[in-house]
Amino acid sequence: MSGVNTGNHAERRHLLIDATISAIAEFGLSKLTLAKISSIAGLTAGTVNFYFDSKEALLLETLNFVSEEFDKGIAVALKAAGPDPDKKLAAIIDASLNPEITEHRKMAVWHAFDSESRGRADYQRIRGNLDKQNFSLILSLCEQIIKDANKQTEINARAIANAIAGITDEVWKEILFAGESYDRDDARRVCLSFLASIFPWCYSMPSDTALTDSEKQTTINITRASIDDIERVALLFDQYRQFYKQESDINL
Amino acid sequence: MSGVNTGNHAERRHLLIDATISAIAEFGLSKLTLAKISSIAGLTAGTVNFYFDSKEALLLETLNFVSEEFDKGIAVALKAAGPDPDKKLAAIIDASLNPEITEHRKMAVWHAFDSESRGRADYQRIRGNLDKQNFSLILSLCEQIIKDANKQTEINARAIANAIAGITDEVWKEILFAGESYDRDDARRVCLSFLASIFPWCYSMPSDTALTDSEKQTTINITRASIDDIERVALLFDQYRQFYKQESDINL
DNA sequence: TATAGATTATTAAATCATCATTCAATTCAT
DNA sequence: ATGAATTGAATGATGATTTAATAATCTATA
Repeated sequence: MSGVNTGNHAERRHLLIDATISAIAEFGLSKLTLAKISSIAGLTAGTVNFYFDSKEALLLETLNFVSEEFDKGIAVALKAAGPDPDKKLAAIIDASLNPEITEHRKMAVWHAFDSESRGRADYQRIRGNLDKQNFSLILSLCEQIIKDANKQTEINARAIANAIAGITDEVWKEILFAGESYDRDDARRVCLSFLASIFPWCYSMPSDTALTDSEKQTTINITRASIDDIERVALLFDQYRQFYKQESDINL
Repeated sequence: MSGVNTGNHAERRHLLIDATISAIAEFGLSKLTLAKISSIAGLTAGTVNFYFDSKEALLLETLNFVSEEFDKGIAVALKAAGPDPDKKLAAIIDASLNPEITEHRKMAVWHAFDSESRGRADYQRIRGNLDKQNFSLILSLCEQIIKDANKQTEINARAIANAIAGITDEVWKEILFAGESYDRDDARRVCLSFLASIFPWCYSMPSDTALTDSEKQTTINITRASIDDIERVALLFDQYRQFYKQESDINL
């Protein structure tokens, strides 16, 4: 059916970008060909050059699309989370596990360009910024949570932010390897357990019924000398948060 | 100087493997050619096929070399650390930042194959095992540390192990992006701060004098619209923080 | 309203470039 | 002189891009 005017230009371009995502996930950047991409899209190789200047241009637009989609996903999640930094942090974790934003196909694209980005200013501009933004965001949330709640115990916000960024990266890598079969609920529980371990005054452990055997086995009780202080502060803080909430309803 | 009998077979092979590592770091897997590799090694393309059956075989041996080197590095560090689980964990962190084991060139190789390993049983066999081994090792150390402490607050070993594996992955990714200029001492301090935050009965915070500017400098400029919310909230919160400070001076 | 262009979309084949691989010739060390 | 090491020039395959041909759809106008 050659020459069929199936849809508009933009739709066709998106079809090809999506096919590129699939092709990268399936074959990797180094084995990627226009023939493979176009065949996934149900087209022929020549057509790709009708919609994109070159293979390189298509790749760049694909990376850009995946990046922006992720960016928007986080922004939406943040907005929905409301003003509390702890809620925002939890929202970021949730977004990191949202199957639409972090489809394994897209994680594959992510990683593929990461590994090529050394010496590629164009790739770096797109990906590097996103990473930095994401980290700064997590860092600033951690700082708020720590500064606001805890005066007595040393907690290094940057170290924790690194760990949180790391744990989400880890999750993405697992998605990359495990593919569709990845157990996102389980991963979510692990992430929330982590937050509960670090910021017990903000988060509680996921419910027991959801805990796996290995989790039960390894979740045991400890007391830090400083934890009591934290709890006292947290209690105090709840009052401020109540107050703050009323204020914010007025102010925001 | 053609035909010079410069060294033995094995040495020449290693020269080429090392050149391959450099070439992958510089150009990425998808732009990798035998011409580039051999030119880095000071040889010509044809020679590569004298030492290796094919380009694929060279790549596989390169991945294998980098993997095994890492594996050995960890093993040596563990042996040197002695029996204590907390010392072992610190040793793993140190090894993860050892510039010989985690040269940026090698991190580039790592990531390059990771992103191609979907659908490549051969790559997966080499890399996948290593990741799993490393994670189980960290997990079992965390479990021991937590059990030994025998205290009162819930800490989920799996979550913490994930965070530690994540933080090292994060560090490696930063090495990948930052290249040689990466500040490993700084990263080490962040990692140890993390351990001190989680397991304060085992680790202490790195000394204040060692804190860098970047650690003291907390917030970085971010440009997304959604960040504005956070900033506004932060401002509002500063007022409560003032109030809180007075209160806490009385109460604590 | 029918229809002759004009425009857009698509293809298959042709072209051109880039490599991996092979090979015959050459050089060096023993 | 023999064999190991190396080269540079074929060889051949692969794959991006171009092109000419064709078909579908749209537009203008008789």
